[in-house]
Amino acid sequence: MSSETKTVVSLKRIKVACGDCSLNTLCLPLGMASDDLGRLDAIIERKRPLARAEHLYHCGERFDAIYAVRSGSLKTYATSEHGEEQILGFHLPGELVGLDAIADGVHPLSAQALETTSVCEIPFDKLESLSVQLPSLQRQLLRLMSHEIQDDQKTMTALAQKSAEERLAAFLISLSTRFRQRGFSPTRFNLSMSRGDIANYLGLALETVSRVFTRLHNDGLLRVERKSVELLDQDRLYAYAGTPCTTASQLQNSRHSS
Amino acid sequence: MSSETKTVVSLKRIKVACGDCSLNTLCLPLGMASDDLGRLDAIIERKRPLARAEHLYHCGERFDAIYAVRSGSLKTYATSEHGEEQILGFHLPGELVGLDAIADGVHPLSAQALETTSVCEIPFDKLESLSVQLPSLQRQLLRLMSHEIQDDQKTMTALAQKSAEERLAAFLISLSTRFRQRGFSPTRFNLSMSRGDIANYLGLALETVSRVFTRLHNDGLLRVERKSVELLDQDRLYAYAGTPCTTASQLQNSRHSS
DNA sequence: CGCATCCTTGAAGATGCTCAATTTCCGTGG
DNA sequence: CCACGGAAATTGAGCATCTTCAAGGATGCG
Repeated sequence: MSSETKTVVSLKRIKVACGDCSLNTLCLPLGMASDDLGRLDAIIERKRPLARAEHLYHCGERFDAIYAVRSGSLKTYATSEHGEEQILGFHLPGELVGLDAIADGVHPLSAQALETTSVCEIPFDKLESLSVQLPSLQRQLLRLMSHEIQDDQKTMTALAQKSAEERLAAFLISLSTRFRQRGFSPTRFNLSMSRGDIANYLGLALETVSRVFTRLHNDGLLRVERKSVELLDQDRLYAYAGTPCTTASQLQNSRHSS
Repeated sequence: MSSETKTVVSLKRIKVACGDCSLNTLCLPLGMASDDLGRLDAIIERKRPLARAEHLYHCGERFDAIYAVRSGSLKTYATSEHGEEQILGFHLPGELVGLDAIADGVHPLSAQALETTSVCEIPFDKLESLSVQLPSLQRQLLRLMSHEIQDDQKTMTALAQKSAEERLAAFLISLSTRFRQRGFSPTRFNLSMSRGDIANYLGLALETVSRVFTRLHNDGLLRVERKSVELLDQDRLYAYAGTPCTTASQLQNSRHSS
């Protein structure tokens, strides 16, 4: 039962079992016993990679699966009646997309690859029946959905009360944190999305994002050159962002005006 | 087995069984068989009503239950390190609050009553074990969480790309729609939140909200006097809002620039 | 009846947007 | 390999929307 053999087979089929996937501490498998993992594995389909700009699904299409990003990255966006797009999320390896479609059985957003990207397809009907059998799977699914709600709440807060500088700083911190969790450098990374995408997501004009990048660069907070970013002063960047985004840390000191 | 008797008993105990609750087509019970409903009922605790400004929970507190609003209304808000609050949602009867706390077991937000408000408390550990036994309950829980993600996405879109007029119009339409679903008038209702709350939620200054109300009033779109609102021209209000908020309707015509 | 809170209205000022020109980059084809 | 063309990014100047500051009016509760 050499894991060597397994790996070879996996690569051949463009398949990596959840148990062997480096993302299984972030993704759906978190907290599952290894025998249960096999049952999850069995319902997951690994699809051929998407090319840059290719769509995973379009809004309006019927929902029948959620997807976990395996490598690369995606953006999800809504399209208004006038054809303007609104980007609502960027998705890195280990993150799920499509959870917003469970409610109506129809995708409210489109999902598009920002670079060559591979995903795991998880048919929702099977996931649903499996998770009544595997409480740990149900729990992790609920956790991940709850986490997405939290993320959206942070984005809403940024949009509602932060300045352009603060929004961009918070965005970079969010990326940095997520890269760290995935074993990548939290200080040096590449932006897979364009300035326009960042601007759209942050509710700013493209030119503003460009200017703020330059300003942060000149202030010595980061080195940015085209897609490549290096964060030079995390502490000061956090200060810029207004609120530290390290999740639960600031939630402890709860003070309220009743 | 008169339902009369049941009702009397219920009122006496300040208890209305889910099966008798007018909100059961919106709330967690949706889609459940009546024998299953009893099991859900059994784990739910009806608490004494909250007075205006009273908190249901504070951010930072341990999470052990989600809540369904039975009557009245709540706001949920985050508190930044500097003590500024950011309102992230207003919650009407039939809506769940606390779903964002599942991920970490700690409430990331505080929940406060906007008026006299009663809620059903649903202990999460019991809900979790029950929903592995009742697939229809699991399904509805997932649906409601998915729906919350969708709502947040709409709010993010409004914050990112709408003007002050459009945001307020969209906000009123959202309230109108939700009141209709609950059997209240969609055209005449009372705002349980202050101008300041609305402004905070919409990412605007209090004064801006006040001015926009006056402008919409003068344009003949609505009649507003203090807390009381009457929508006079829904169609034109929709036009103001930029995007119709009638959920899935505009999602059909999916056009995309690949 | 009076105080406190909430709301309204006005004027000045700032942040970020639009329009426009230029530069840089990258892929394509010669 | 280099040249070319288009897309993406940068930079500047003027302008609009919304915010801030300030004062005044309405409402409701003691």
